Amino acid sequence: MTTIDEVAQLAGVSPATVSKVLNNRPYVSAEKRALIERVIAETGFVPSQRARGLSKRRSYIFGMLIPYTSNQLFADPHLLECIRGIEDVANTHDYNMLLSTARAPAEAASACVRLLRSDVIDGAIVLETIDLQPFTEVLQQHDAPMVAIGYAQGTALHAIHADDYGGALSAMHYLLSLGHRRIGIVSSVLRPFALEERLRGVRVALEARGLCLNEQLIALGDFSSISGEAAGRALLAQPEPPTAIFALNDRMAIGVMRAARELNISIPEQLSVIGFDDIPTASMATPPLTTVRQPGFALGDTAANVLFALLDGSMPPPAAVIPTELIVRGTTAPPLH
Amino acid sequence: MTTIDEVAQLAGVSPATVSKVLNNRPYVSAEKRALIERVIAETGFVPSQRARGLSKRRSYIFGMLIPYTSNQLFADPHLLECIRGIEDVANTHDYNMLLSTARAPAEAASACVRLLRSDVIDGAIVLETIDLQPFTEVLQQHDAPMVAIGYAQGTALHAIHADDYGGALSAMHYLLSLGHRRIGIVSSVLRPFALEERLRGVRVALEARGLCLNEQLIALGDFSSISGEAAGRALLAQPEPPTAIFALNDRMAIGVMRAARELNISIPEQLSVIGFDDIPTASMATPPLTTVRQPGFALGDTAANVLFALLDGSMPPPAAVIPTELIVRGTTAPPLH
DNA sequence: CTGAAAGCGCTTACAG
DNA sequence: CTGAAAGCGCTTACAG
Repeated sequence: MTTIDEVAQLAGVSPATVSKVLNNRPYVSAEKRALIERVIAETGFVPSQRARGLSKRRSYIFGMLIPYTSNQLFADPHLLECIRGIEDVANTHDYNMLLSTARAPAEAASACVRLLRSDVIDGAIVLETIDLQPFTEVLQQHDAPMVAIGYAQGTALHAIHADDYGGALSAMHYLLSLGHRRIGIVSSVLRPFALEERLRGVRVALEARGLCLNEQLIALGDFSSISGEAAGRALLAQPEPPTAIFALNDRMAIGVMRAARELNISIPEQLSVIGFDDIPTASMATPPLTTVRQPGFALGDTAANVLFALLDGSMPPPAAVIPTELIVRGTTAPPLH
Repeated sequence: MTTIDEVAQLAGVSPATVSKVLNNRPYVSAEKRALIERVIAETGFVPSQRARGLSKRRSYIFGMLIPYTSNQLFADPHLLECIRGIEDVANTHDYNMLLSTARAPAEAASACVRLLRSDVIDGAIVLETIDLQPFTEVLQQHDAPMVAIGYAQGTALHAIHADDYGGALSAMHYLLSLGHRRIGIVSSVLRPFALEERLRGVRVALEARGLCLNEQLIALGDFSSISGEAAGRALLAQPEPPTAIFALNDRMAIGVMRAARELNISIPEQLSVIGFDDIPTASMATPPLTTVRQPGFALGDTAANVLFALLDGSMPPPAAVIPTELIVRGTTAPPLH
């Protein structure tokens, strides 16, 4: 491996001068700069990050922390988009991503502390799959730049999340404007904060019409399509079944569609269905699923930008909300009368 | 942040001695060792990896390279298991995992070169989503430890893969032993080498019975369940439909099951179905899917062990094959006569 | 504009 | 068993 000293020797200059062109700083004569650049190109020299990091007190690596208590969440195609968004920004900043997938939140937090203390990472993005409370201590001990993708309630983490509330609100507004009044909701037993927000959107939309959320019309799943199918069957088996079902994620919505098909209930004529997320499968379903799009890429992109702002010492806004969007496709129509 | 010098000062010894206990090496008196250990515990000192790496010429980080040309593959729950297997071993060796997800294989390879040259990683595990050819050059330039999860045909990479051939063979043996003779195959347009191997298993099993692979009974999908559904419909709509269908991955097998249900063909009475992978959804389907289990965790675990063997300078076996296993569940039965 | 020197925080022979 | 010294490969003031 070529070192900066070798490059300096070949170019007949001091390593300090080479360092200047490496970090493109001024005060280097045009000729020397050109010469050095040629030598660098010829030798294919790339500065050693660990040596560089030792003097700059940076590792140029950040951690991506994913406490994967639930495989379900990791299986979400949404996450991939999010990671892509993060990576894109990271590349721009010449940063690399360390992946750490601890089991429990406490483990994740202590792993994070180790990574920070041992200078392996300069900061971290934490995916809120569950409780982020343990990370509060991490932040107190180290004032390391950290941002959460999620709500990060009760922590001092910078939080980035999608507009779950607004998305649910517009989905319900749409169903109500189509004329639906008996709207079934497929919620979940596990209630991450994002889900609470979606439920809040549901309630507010109903209240705006003087309606309230009928407990009878709520069925519980676990985010999987199988559980959505069971929930759909339960809702549709009622004496007075809903004319529309809003499933709080796409996989469950797809399960609802399967339940309807088995019961020979046609969509959207006899039943409207709306999901949440806009996973790739949503647009490929028959009929294509009307859903609330959650922009995974934008989430990752924004989170990464906040992280790098913190790393640069600038102070980003404390919380960012990424807009969601209702995508009307083929599973929604006015109710039969 | 505490440094080794501070610890040394507090313990009244030289940094060299602290270094010895840090790397638990001999020639330190019991009392000094105890004293130093106490100081370390009190201060919560953790040695800086970048400083350590600078003298040891190691980063204690390896790359996990995922050229994600196809989202489909990344969406595979299988991959998560694999990563878990890798991480488990990495933790044991005090190594961390850098995640790099380039778009094209050539990009992935050049990203890998940069990471290697800049001392960011000591080696890498490459996921074979597509062509690994570009990595051959990487290996030639740097003799860095690299292992591929896949077949890595025509490269010098150490390759780890599941026994796709054997798995397909046993699935077909099983169907044939049940008495099936018209067996439909759901293959794919895209044909990674793993799929070729599964097809080879299919052919060999048939030939052993004096049968051959009837082109009429092959339908093509793209690994998704939607495509499996279409493929299933196509196969079952034939004048003389198959009595069993072997889908070359689970998601397509689940699609086949949906197609059968819509056509009112009961499983396993009128149609047997076998998948490949054993993703979580497989056992939750109704009826639960008979499939060939591909042990993701073992794949990751083995790949990581090979990588660390290479890093330690020992020479691991050039290729490892992870056994697959036929899991008989509820979708297979003898054909009606 | 240029370079000598010190320093980042460890480890590794080498004397003692 | 113990520690002084040099070195890993960069960067950063500081003189010139």
